[in-house]
Amino acid sequence: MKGKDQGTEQKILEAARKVFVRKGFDGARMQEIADEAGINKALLHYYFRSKERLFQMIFEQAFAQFVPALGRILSRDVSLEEKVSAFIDQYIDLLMENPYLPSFILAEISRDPERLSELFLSTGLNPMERLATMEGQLKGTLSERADIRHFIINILAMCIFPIAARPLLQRMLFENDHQAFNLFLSERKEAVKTFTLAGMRALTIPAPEDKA
Amino acid sequence: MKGKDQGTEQKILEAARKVFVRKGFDGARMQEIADEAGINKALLHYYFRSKERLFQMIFEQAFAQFVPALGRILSRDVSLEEKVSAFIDQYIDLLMENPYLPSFILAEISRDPERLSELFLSTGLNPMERLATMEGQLKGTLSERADIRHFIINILAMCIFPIAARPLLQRMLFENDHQAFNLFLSERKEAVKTFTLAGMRALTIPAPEDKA
DNA sequence: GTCTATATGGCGATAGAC
DNA sequence: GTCTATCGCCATATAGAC
Repeated sequence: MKGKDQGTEQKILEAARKVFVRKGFDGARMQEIADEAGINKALLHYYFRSKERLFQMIFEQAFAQFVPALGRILSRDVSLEEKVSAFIDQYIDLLMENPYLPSFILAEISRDPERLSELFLSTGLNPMERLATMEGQLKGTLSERADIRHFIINILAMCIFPIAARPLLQRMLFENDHQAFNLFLSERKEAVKTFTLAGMRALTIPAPEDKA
Repeated sequence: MKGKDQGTEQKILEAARKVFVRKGFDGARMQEIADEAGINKALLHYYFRSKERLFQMIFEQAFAQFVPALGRILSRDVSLEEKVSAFIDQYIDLLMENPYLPSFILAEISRDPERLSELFLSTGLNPMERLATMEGQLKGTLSERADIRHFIINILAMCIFPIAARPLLQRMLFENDHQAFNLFLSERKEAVKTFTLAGMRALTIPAPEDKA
């Protein structure tokens, strides 16, 4: 079903994804993408008119993978602690399978934030709606001080940062032992959950009288 | 004392830093650096032989700013909670003044991890030593589950990530209001401290009998 | 040390045969 | 749809006058 007989267009997209995510827009070469796809450079321009347009496809796809995975997990109908727990497990797994994704997204949005405008307009994506679900659960649960946005960013940060900074952390803290770092990341799911839930509970205000 | 009469070399380094940190190695143009420094392109090659060598200077300097600030704060002789507190305050301030630093470092180390090897060799930098200080204070304070490395990475993550992902977060959570996000980052110092210390205390194992 | 002018190569993109 | 050949540009780097 897969393998050699995927259309040329698909082969190009896969190759482009590999190269762009690894090297960034400026570092990527059309020739390298062509080689990776096993086709000729001119075909790239036949299917996608320019490097810029090909990149846009890849970026949108990568972005969709990086961001709204969040929403899907958060809108499931379970308790808040379960949501947090599930999100951490799944998101760290996702990122371990796509180790270059975080630094790619972060670099590209820093260097050309305008891409985001186009993306938000074209997809009509509105993350605030998704957060509303969660917000409902949080109100009256966390104290005033624990702004929901801080809480969300804390979790995202603890999941994403170790992958984005992997080359540095692996070298500084693990004597560049690749396997040891993988083990560490697996442990990390539990560590982040424990840490987060502890912080959460400490900041919890027992719902005032609850029902009264 | 400063202003126009800093040597040409220094002017170049400043200009190069601005451009490289903003655009990355691949995106930077020698012409742009020359313009920024108010000199001619050929002079760049006179002072630094190649783009690669000029970049190395900038990268080392940026890296030194990004990383070992950690060590300086951590080795001060105060309680652990004070260290954590001081670190968060100062590090978030540092990053707010250098907003492009995180995504620059993260992108460059991902795309060419070999740079790190050279850096570690040339500076003889050994971050593990610095951590030893902290480790002493942590042993017997946090439970087994709270591996020190997880703890450190959590704090780094919560400080660095919101700056690195700023364009995204500002748009998604703050309707792209620059000022509102700055305010949020200031609040964030307290939020991260509260969250971290709460998590820390929750994981604290009361030193067994303390003195006995 | 600083400039202008130029060499040299590589890149994105297109023309045109099959 | 896919290829080969090539155009036109721009980037790094160097030569050489002042």
